[in-house]
Amino acid sequence: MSDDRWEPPAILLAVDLVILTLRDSRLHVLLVERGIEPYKGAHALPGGFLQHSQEGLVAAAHRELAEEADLDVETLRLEQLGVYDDPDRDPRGRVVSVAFLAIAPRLPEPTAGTDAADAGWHPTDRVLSGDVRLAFDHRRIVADGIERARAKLEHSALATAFCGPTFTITELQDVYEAVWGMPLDPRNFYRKIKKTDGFILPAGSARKAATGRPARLFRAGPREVLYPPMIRPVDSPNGKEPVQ
Amino acid sequence: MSDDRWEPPAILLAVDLVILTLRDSRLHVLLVERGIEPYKGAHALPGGFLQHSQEGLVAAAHRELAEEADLDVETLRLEQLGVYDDPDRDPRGRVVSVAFLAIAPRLPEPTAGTDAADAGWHPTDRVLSGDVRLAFDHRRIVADGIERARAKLEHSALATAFCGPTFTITELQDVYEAVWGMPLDPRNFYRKIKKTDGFILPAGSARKAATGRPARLFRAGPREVLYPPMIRPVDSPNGKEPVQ
DNA sequence: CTACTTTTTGTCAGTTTGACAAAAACATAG
DNA sequence: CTATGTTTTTGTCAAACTGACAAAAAGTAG
Repeated sequence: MSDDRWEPPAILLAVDLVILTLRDSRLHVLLVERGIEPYKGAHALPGGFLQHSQEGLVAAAHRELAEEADLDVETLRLEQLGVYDDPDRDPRGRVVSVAFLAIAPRLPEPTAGTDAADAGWHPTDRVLSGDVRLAFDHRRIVADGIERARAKLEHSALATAFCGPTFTITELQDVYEAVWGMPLDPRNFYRKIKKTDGFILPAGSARKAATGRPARLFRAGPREVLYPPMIRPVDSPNGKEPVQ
Repeated sequence: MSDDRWEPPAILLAVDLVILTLRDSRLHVLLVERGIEPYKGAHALPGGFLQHSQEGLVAAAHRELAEEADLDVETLRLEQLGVYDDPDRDPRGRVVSVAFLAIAPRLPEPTAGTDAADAGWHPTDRVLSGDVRLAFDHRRIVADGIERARAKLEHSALATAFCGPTFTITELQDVYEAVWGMPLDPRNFYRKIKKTDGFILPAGSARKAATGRPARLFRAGPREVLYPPMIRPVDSPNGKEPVQ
């Protein structure tokens, strides 16, 4: 590391949070309405600067979430999503932001906190389509977060994190369909899930909806890494086309 | 974001680089010997602080690599590995480091640069085993980098990045075996590779080693994302054991 | 009891996998 | 030139997995 005599550059470190949840079978992301400049009035991801030099990034993320959305997220497992460091991403100066991703079961409607004029859930497709405009490079961050969630659904038991403590296989399928944005065959899905070892555990049979055969209940199994993985059907397996 | 009246915390931003390559069928990582305190004399990843507030992280990474290891890495594609922000990771103060990962074909022996007393390739297993001690939390970063490389081998054409512009299927297999740390069946590997669409393209038949049947030559195909993926055999598919 | 809905269990052909054998294409030694 | 050794490449075969689809099971509503 190079550190002779040298002035520490004035760089601000921030965190941004992509909190995803499912509401009536659609993927939603938590957004706040900015109460201050820049981008005052625009939607943005919850987040903010580190408060003091000893504050950890994860701690800052939790603090901002509590401040801005009044969400108690002790249980939320935040996963590092990436660092966003384009020098021009924030008009106030050089702001390097570390983005975190979290997945949650149906969360309550958040209430506005101190900084943010309003906080609420927004369908991700309206964000990705540009229908809902986001401040800074937050749309990119949301896109990266969704892609990460999609990929994690293939190899980890993340999907159960979208569900409550107990759930049916159909509910689990709803998660996959919402996040992947494609329909799946219930019968093949059922078979695949049940034979993926340690993914789900029986949690007593129970009834569910008003109509149809009552579904069995399950809870998350011990397996974090899925084997075999749940491979996404090939909508477009890749950017590039098959060759030769 | 919260920014009333408030003093920007004194946080130093740094980059660290995990550069992996293959030398005689073993995975190696680039390390420098630290010329200054702290950890003077110890091995460490190349890296360092941002030079000025407008310098991009990737730019800083390339600069440090040139400075410390004299490696021309214009062609190296750096991938973000993660952020390391434990408040105690650096005795000089709060240093948040962004780690980058790069994979390269057999690189030349690097020469020591200005800051580092020495730079060279070290077998990753000697680092992971603790046989080679690293400064800061760099052993952890190396471990994360290797795990990322292992995972990427499954779903991306990364393996070809370890090879030269043209290579044989056996050479490609050597990459998988070295990174995954397990032997693979040559016949099944051959079949799998050839039917993974767009992974490799023929590049003229040619001879190779002194002995045995001459191998065909291939070059990297257009496909970045592998479909179907190259799934790792289950050595231990997961931390937790199969249940029920 | 009948109609309807949703969950769960099957079926079946095609594909992929893992383990293994054999042929092909050289180099080298005698 | 022939035999031997080595490595690459092409096969084989049973087991497992996948995708598409049918049918049974278990409820509710009328």
